[in-house]
Amino acid sequence: MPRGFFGNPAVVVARRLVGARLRRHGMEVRVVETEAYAGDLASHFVTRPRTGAMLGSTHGLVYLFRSYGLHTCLNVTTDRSGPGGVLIRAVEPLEGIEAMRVRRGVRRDLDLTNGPAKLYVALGLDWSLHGTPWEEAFEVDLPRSPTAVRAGPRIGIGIGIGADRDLPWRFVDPASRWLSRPAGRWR
DNA sequence: TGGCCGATATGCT
DNA sequence: GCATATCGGCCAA
Repeated sequence: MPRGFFGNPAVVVARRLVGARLRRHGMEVRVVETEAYAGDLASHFVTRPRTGAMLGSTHGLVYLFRSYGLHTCLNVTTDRSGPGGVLIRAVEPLEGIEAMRVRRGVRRDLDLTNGPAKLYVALGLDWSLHGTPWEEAFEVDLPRSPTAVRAGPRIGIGIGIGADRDLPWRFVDPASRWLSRPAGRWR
């Protein structure tokens, strides 16, 4: 991975991470879905100013957040010149699948990692990673050649935030079966 | 100090 | 498709 990669704007990092391989503790996964958050009205930098402050002041660190009291989602902070973060929404399991099956306890391998809180469990992550350098937590291989990526609106962000809701900042590999939701008819 | 609200997952209809 | 579990962060008072 190029040095300083996570210093790029969130949208750039999010798009390039689709197709990337992540390795950790004998497991390997392929990233198939990401979302970018910057200084927009859906970003925790705005909606959770205290805990989201990391998004403004750091890049290349693991940023975790808990939602609905139950679920934890995995992000990396980005952008050396402004607020930014990338949510890893879905990955495809490649290696270490048996360990993921044990942690998740689901019937179908398709359900192991097809959502942000699911992959957090499948990969055996924990809150000690919060705020630590991403490259200490994961070994990253970016795709050598550009992957076919499509972009559409982000998932699950609330109404009432205006046009920022429609920003096409969700990036997917439309061919993957592990998406958290199907790709729309986007470019 | 209380109430509201999530960048969700799951199981049931 | 829909209900709901469950709790920390945030802000109003």
